[in-house]
Amino acid sequence: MSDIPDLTAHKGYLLRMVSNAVSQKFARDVEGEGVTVAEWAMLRSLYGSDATTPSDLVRKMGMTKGAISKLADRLLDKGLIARTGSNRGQSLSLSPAGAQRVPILAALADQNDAAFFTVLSGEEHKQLRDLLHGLIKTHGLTTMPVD
Amino acid sequence: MSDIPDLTAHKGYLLRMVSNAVSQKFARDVEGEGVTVAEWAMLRSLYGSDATTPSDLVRKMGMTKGAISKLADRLLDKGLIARTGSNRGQSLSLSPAGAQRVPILAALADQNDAAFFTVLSGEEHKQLRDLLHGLIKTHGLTTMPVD
DNA sequence: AAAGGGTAGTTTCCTAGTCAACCTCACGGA
DNA sequence: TCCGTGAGGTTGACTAGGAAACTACCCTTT
Repeated sequence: MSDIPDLTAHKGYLLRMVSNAVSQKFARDVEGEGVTVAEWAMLRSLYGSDATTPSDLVRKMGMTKGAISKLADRLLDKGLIARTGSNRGQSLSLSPAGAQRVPILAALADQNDAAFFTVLSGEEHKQLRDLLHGLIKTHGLTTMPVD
Repeated sequence: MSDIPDLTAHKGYLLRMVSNAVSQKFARDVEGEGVTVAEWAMLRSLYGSDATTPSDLVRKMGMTKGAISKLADRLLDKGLIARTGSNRGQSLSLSPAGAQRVPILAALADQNDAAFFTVLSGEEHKQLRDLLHGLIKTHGLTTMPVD
């Protein structure tokens, strides 16, 4: 019988393991602020640029338009964003409450990131970033598929 | 207003981006073999060790027992695993068909991994692996939470 | 002006998870 | 011995996202 190498030999597997750990930890953190990771990503995308259309978000966030539509609904319910103009040519923007929340969440994201990668030396930080940037560039990745 | 750094400055974000790309590509590959990534992970976990209990898989795979239960049902339907003993002290094992499929899927996983990381030099491969292993060790990660 | 096509968004249905309630049974103690 | 506890497993309600059908509207073309 052919030998099946240890599953953990796959870098894809290792990557997924680490990536999921970071994300899950972050998910718990932002949960305390009453938002999900996807919601945070949308808020973050809306920050700093007024008049963003749903289809912009589809491109930026790498989710389907159906998902974006529903996500926007949820944030609307929570009062964190505003929707102006109906159906065609509509645009989404942060509500005051949303705009207030972004810096808090951003700080959480920073902390989370810092805490997780704190064990790396300065050199290692650079290595990791370079490696990831390299892979992103080679494969032409531009979005963050939520999954 | 405080400056919110670029979202992409977070390593957690970069990691997620790369990790998702690898996983999605792999998901498409294994789909051709009629299994999902989670199903493959379970098959792989069953390979080489007979008499694995569902709760073992809960630990190994980092999913809830509910998810494991349903996942096992699906694989059972597909005839890829067998379930012996009912309810308490039950054990799961690969069916002949399942055992046959594992090496094929493992080959796909190898190919996928190789293709994705082919741009890295030998030295970079080592760097990446070391960095990931370091993070895994520091944070005591043992499972692959599916999400 | 009317028709038709294409694009933006919504909705519906499906899948694969979580969570929590529940069932079942092994076993330890009175 | 028999009961109670709690661990192992299943189930049902719920959630988030994808796929595809559907809707609405603008813009072209005639």
